[in-house]
Amino acid sequence: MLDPKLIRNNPDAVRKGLKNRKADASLVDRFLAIDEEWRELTLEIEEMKARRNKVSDQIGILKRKKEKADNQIEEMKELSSRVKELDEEYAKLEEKLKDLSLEMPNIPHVSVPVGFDSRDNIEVRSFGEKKKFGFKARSHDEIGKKLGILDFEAAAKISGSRFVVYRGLGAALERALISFMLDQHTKENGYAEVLPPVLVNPKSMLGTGQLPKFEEEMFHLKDDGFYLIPTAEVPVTNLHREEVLKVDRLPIKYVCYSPCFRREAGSYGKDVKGIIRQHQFNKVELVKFAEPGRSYDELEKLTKDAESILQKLELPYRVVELCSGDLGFSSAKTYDLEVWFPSENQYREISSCSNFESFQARRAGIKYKADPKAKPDFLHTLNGSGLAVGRTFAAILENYQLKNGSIKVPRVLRPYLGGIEQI
RNA sequence: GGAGGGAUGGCCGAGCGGUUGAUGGCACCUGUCUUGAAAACAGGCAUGCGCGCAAGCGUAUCGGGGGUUCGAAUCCUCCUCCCUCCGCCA
Repeated sequence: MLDPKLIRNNPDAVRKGLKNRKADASLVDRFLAIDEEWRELTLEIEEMKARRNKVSDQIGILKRKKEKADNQIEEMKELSSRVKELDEEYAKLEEKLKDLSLEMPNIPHVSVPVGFDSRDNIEVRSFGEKKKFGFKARSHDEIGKKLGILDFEAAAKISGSRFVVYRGLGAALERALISFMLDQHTKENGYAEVLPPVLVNPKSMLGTGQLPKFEEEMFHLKDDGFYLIPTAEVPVTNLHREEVLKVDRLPIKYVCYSPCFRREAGSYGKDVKGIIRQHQFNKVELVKFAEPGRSYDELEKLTKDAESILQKLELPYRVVELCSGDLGFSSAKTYDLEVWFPSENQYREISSCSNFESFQARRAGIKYKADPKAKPDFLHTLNGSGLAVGRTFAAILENYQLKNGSIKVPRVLRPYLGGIEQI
């Protein structure tokens, strides 16, 4: 949610921001029209309520003196019924304003390059050598099937498409990756580990921006009202919903492993092979709550924390800054980490690190106090994958494959796999 | 699933249907005292929204919605959440 005052006082900047991210800039004008109507009505209605409160006090005073207040009561009857009518109109306007506010995406930070789609993203830096194989690099799903560690047929039988069963050392490798990532982030990078529910209520989904716009992208348990989380960002950010945090607690840094669930509606035919795009996948997520003045520093650090995993795994990757047109709904600025996939001869997203500024905080009511006397103000939230585990698994299979079809275990993972060096 | 109890400000906790945005305590802030601190004492201390250059004014908020009433933190009702007991159960 954007600051309504920003829309009122600086509509051109908001329009421009929306346009740059390919959103409907007329949202601003619809908002302003209703906002003005709403403010006029506010004035009128509050005047009437002021009168009502005054007369009500008079009645109280008269009653206590055991005097008659028939005239006042008569006026109150009339006033109250008129207030009630106006209140209904007022509630409708407020509802409309709220709906519009919730549908408006965040606007890009000034530093974000203006562009149309992913082709306009900018490579910021890269790491590692793209390995040359003396043979044709096989795809991760081919390797996984051959080694018997990825079983798509079994998954299709028990669930359907876009699911996978990890078997044997595959299951162990996935588990090793999760443990390694959590250890790195808790012990080296200073994050506190949490393990929250993966079923959340609609309010949580609204708080981080998945609802109301992206309902169809999530699994929904209609009988109970729960949603399956598409990312741990949801429960972890909502950990502090409706709270005012003391500034000396900031930045708060959480790391969270969770399974993630996505319907992937509208991505038919896209990434159907392998485990790149699944309905259920594992992810280790980093979430930060930061002071507004420091959030962009925190974004840089968070991105580097996510990168530390790829570096330790010695996987070649690059960091890409998303252009305005490629930005996600809630984000003001995003860096994607893209890991190298030899079989495809291309980089693929494995982490997305974003600063949401106060967009989510406003929706979720997360504030901080700059000092004990200060008024509470919205803080900034950030998050990034650290990393998508399934995609890391796939990247390891591809980058660590050997000619004979087996794979070398990355050095840092060996302690997590009983010291074995090959799968 | 069944039976009962509860939800009030950052926290604890009081609150006859009418000067209650709400007593009191803790925490916090300012001052006095002190070399400094503690203690003691005095004062201050909720948030959102609208209007206003501002001082400020108005309005709303006692888990959420609806109702009764001239008037609701207080009465009724539905919902949510928490607690206790029973049942079931990883």
